[in-house]
Order: sequence, then C-alpha cells, then structure tokens
Amino acid sequence: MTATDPSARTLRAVHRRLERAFGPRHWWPADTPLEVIVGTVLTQNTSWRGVELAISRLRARRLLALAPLLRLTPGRLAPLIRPAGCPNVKARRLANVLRWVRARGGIAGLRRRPTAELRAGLLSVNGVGPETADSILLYALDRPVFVVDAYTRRVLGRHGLATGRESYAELQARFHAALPRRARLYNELHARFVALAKRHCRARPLCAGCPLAGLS
DNA sequence: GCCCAGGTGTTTC
DNA sequence: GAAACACATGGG
Repeated sequence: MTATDPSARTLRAVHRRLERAFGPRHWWPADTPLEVIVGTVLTQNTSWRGVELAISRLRARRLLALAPLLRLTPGRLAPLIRPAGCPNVKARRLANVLRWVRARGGIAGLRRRPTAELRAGLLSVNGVGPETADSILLYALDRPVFVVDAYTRRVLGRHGLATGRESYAELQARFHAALPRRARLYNELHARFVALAKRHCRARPLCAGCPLAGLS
C-alpha cells in the first residue's frame, strides 16, 4: 500500500470530508491517561454507557489511580465494574494491564519508551488485543497509531471501502500509508468515524446528508 | 425474548 | 489463519 494507491486517495478524501463535517472532536472521553487505559479495557465488546457508570463508581470511591486499583483483588473490583459487562474477565484484564504499567514506572515511565516497544509489550498482556493496545497508545500516550474499531469497520463497510474480511493489521496499514503519521490527526479522524457512525451509518441504505455519500 | 454493543482468549479444524 | 464459543451487562 503506497501513497499513490487509489485506496489511499480515497482515505484522504474521507479524512477531508469528515474534517469539514465534524471539526475537532477532542476525544477520548476521559480526564487522565490512566482513565483512558481503564476505559479501553472496560469498553471491550460493550457500549460506552455501562463503561461510564463503572468508571464513575470507581471515581466516587477514589479508586481511579494506579495504586488503589492494584490494591483491589479481582473479587473486589468485579462488582464495581459490573455495568460494563464481563466483570470477572475485565477485572482480571485490568489488573494485568495495570501491573504492566506499574512495572514500567507508571504513565511517566511509559512516556519515555518507544512506541514499538510499548505496542509489543501491551500485546503481550493477556486481555490486551490490537484495538485496546492502539487505543492506549493513541489516546493515553499520544502515539501516532490509528485505531481500527467496530465504528471504523462499519463506516468503511457501509461506503464500500472495506469488505469486512480485512484483518486489523491490513486496515490499519491502509490508514498509515494514506495519511501522515501524526497522533493528533489519527485521534481526530477516528473520533470523527465514531461521530459519523453514531449519526449517519446505522440505517441500511445510506441516509440522506451523509458526508461520505458518493465516495469512490 | 432477542439482538447488539468502541474485543479478546481459547479451542478446534 | 479462520471459525465457533465464552465472557455478562444494559438498552432498544
């Protein structure tokens, strides 16, 4: 996939159109990098509504920090995050990733390490797959890594820009090849995919007024 | 009651 | 690799 590939031109057109349609989104909905990390695990295969409730419970108990969360046994943590679904699984996964963070000197320690090392390390944590890893890299650590999620796939699929059979790595590679490697750009673009998916790409034929209508 | 939602690990072929 | 399944809650 090169910058002259037709699909690259299309993706740049997508970027321009969404930028014009939605402007800056200021995403991820969290106050701190640690909160982003917690949110990325909790939101796995779940809608954001329950995640918000789970996070607000943690915040109300002043648990939304590395040390307090790590002091909790999975048995204590699970009931607190229940609204996010799969509480037992996610309590374990949260502990896994938070231990990994602590072992590297916390958020400040992560900031000093190269992206490739962080990504490989995150992927080695049980419970962290490519989307969770990349969401942490992009939204918690400002690394230029594009996040491919269900929203991204839905929008691309609706507009005939993906078949649905592409691997995560393949779709991500297309974005990386088509657009400059900038965290800010990937952050905004992904956030706009989400906005578009929520507003326009739910109905089966494309709804009227979709900013991506008539592409390709 | 059924299906889906900002995935991932395990098992199986 | 890829498909089937478990994990579990809340909303439409």
